[in-house]
Amino acid sequence: MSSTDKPTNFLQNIISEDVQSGKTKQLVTRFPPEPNGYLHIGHAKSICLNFGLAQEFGGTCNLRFDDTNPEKESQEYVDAIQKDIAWLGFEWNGEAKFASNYFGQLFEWAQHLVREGKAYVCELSAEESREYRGDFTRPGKNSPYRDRPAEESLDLLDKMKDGELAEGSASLRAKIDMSSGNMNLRDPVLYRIRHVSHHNTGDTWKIYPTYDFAHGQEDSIEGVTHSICTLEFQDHKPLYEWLLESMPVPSQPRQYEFARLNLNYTITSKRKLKALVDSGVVDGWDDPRMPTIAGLRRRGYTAKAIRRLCDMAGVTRSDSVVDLGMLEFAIRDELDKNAPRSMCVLRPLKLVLTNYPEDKTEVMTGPYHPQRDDMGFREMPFSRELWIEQEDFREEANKKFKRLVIGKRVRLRNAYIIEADAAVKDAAGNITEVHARIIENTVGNDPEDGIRAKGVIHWVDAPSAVSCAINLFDRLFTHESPGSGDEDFMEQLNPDSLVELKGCYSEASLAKAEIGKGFQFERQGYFTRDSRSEDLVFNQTIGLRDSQGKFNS
RNA sequence: UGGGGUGUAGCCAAGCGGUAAGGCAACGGGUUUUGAUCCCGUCAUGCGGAGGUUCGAUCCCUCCCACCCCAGCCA
Repeated sequence: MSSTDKPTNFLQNIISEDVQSGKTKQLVTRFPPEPNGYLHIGHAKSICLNFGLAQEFGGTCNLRFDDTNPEKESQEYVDAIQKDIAWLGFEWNGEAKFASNYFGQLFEWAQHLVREGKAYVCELSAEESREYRGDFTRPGKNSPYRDRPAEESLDLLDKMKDGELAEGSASLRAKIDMSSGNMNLRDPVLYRIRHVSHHNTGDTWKIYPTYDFAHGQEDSIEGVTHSICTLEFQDHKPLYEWLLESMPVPSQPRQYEFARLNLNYTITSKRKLKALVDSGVVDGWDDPRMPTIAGLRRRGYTAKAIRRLCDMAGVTRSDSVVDLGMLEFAIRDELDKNAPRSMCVLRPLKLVLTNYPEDKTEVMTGPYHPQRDDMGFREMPFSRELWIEQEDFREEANKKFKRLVIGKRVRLRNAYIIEADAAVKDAAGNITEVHARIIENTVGNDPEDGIRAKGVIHWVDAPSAVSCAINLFDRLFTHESPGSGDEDFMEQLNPDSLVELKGCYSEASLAKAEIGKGFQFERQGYFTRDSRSEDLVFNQTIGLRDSQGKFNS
């Protein structure tokens, strides 16, 4: 390996060895979301990992919905998840798969387990079985139903399936070891009764398999070779293997665990994200402040940048919290290279060029990208009245303020250098207008008198400006680790996470901005057109890096 | 407390007995009609701690410490 090669992660190493030794003929992975919410940035890591590994080793990756709990699942989520994965740039093998399509096979295997004396129907209530389970310090006690005849369990299992037994009145449990230090091995529940209709199977089932009973068997049915999940399932691995070894399954997948992606100032818990949506704190699962794939997309993040973040963060087994700055770097880096430039004034202040004829209009040209001629040039009308940014003008300022000041010069981006003369104020003393003069012959040239401008500001021609609205975003939470400790994440919301600006003015060229494209508004940041608004509304993806403390000067 | 796992810079993360990669952030400097980009430079005598083995230890051994996960008929 040369020093410039990217080091491989532990999963790549494991798979590589399995392939070389012939243990793995063809790699098969899977991404197994439960359709109980939208996908978020944390899922993106798992998606990149599973699909990425399949690509790298010439294998395949299945999309399989782990839909074993009908109460929380819905078709809306199934659809959204597929859209997001495709948008991220990945293609699953064949049709999307569903755990629910394997319910028949799973049930037969459950019967097999009972016949083998490895599972039984338990009629303890939920509360009773909690008591029987014991805790970390005390071993559990065997259920009084543990040694009932297999025939009896089989009969009860049928009744459970046929809806003859009430919810909670019975469950199918594996017969393993009630004294195990691993709580998952204390006769885990395999099937529970739920008289609820399922988004895929409707009312045909009255019982549903638990995650533990379903997952490994689904992997086996699909021929998954490497079943990659997050760290919290480490304790389930012995059970995963016990089940696979106890039933006549077609293949033996292996489970491997990695550390999930955590981002500071961000929540990656579907339960909590759903609470934000349900409470109306955000606009929906795709609110641009949400760390969901849909939210990031609406915010203007690209699939490539998200993949880049996952790549930068790496894959390990140690818990970690990635700095949000890394995600911001990923999107800025991509947009800087690819986003066409334009000008937009967020908080307008009228600028009147007193020495510029009222009836005159020139056409200025500016590059779409300062380093990429291939992107071409755009034209901007220029006339006597322009809009500039309120914060770009001060009546007086120190030398660090590199913008417009009375008596000083500044360059209008892609146009003239101007010199300010006066501020017009209303009765309350607010500045309503600035008067300035252009310095002749300074478009594309330095002034002939040698007095150069100290800075550059953006502008928009007033008569041809297009009115628009802009949404500025900040992190949703004020706390680095929302909801940690005894805190309630709902009380750590950032009140300024959304600033809605109306009456902004953009270059005319932006009127037909395409949804899904990223633009740089020079000196402001990157923006994208909102996908849900009829009017011209831009969402701020991310601001420009600001090394000089722009607002302190 | 029983079981499982993890500790390398502010944040990620390589390293697999031969003398601490890389990225993000930060900080200097240069270029610049975006306070952007770009370019150059700085940033762990140190690898959770203490012992031990060895010519040599982030890596091997022992003990200790810290943090994370598990007591759903959630996944």
